[in-house]
Amino acid sequence: MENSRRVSITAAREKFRSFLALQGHRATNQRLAIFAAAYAQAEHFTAEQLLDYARKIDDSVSRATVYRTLPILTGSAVLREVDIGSGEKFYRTYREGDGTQVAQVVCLDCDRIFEISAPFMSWYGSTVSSKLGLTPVSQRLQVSAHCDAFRKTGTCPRRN
Amino acid sequence: MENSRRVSITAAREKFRSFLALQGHRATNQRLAIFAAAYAQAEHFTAEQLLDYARKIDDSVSRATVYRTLPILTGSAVLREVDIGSGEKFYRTYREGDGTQVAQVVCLDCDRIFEISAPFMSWYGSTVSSKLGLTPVSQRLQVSAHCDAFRKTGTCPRRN
DNA sequence: ATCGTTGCAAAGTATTTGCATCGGT
DNA sequence: ACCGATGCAAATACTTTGCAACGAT
Repeated sequence: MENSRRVSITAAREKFRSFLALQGHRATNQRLAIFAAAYAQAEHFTAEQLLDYARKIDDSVSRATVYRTLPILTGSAVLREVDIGSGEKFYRTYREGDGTQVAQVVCLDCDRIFEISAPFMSWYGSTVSSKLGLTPVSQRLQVSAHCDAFRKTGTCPRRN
Repeated sequence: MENSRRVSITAAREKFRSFLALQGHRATNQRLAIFAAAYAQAEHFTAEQLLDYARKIDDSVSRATVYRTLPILTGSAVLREVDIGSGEKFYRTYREGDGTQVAQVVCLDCDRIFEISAPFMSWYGSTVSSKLGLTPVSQRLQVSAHCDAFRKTGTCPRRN
C-alpha cells in the first residue's frame, strides 16, 4: 500500500519531469518537491500550505518559487485553482471525475470546501454563446452555505 | 428627463438618509456623496472608481470612507458586490429584474462584465441541501469567455 | 558555459485599521 | 457636548518582482 503509492508518485513525478522538458522548463529539485507535495494532498490547500508541505521534502524551497511554480502546475492538469473569493486562492489536485463541471460549496460554519458535480453548467455555456455571442472558456459556480448539523449541535459531522 | 432623473436621485437619497438613521448611522455628506455617485452608475465599478466619482460630488471623500461605506450600501440593497476573482471587487446598483439569480459573464477580450439570468441556480440550491446537508446562503456563477466578434474583426461591438 | 531558475527582500495591489480631529444629532 | 465618522498614513494580507548567485542542460 505504502509502496504502491510511492510507485505511483514516482511515476507521476516522471511525467511531470517530462512535461517540464516539453515546455522548455528545467526540472529543478524545488519544482519536483513542490509537485510531490501538491500531488500528495487529498484536500484543498493554499499557496502557503503548499510551501510548508514542500519544505518538508526539500527545505530550500522558497515562497517565491511556490508562487512561480503554481501556474505551471495549474497549466499541466496537475492542479486546479479554486477561487472562493476569500483573499487567498485554493488549489486541489485533479481527480477522477473532474472532467465534468463541479461547483464549490463553502461551509460558512466550518470553512471547508466541498465539491459536487454541476453538469448543467456546460449546457449553460451554450446559452451564453447564443445570447451574447461569447464563447465560454471556463465556468465557476460557488455556493456559500450554512451547515445544518453545526447549527443544531454546535459541531460539524464532517469535521475530522 | 434630466429633471426627472434629478428628482429620482433626490428621492433615493432621502430613502438612503432614513435608512442610515434606522440603522443608527449618521447621514454625513461623505456617505451621501458616495451613495449619489454609486446610484448614478449604470455599469460595474470598483471601489477606486467610486472614490473618483464621489470626489466629483464632494472632494473631501477619502478612500477609507468609501471602503467603510461600501458594506452599508451592499447591506441596504443599493449595491450588489460582484466578485469575479480578479484581485479587486466590482459593485453594481440593483436593477429591476435583479430579484432572480444572475450569472456574471466576463469577456476576456474587452474585460467587460455582462450579467444574464440563471434561474436554475436557485433550483440547484436545493440539490446542495439534500446532498450535503448545507443550507445555501448565496450563489455565484461566473463564466469567462472570448468575444466571437472581437476574434474576427478585432473590435468588440459592445465596446462603446 | 549558457541562460533559465532560485532565494531573498523589497515592491505591489487591494483593503483595513489606529488615532486625533471633525461634525451630526 | 457626546460619540460616531472622518482623513491620513501606517498596517495588513497575499502575491509579484528585481537582482545577484546558483545549477540543469
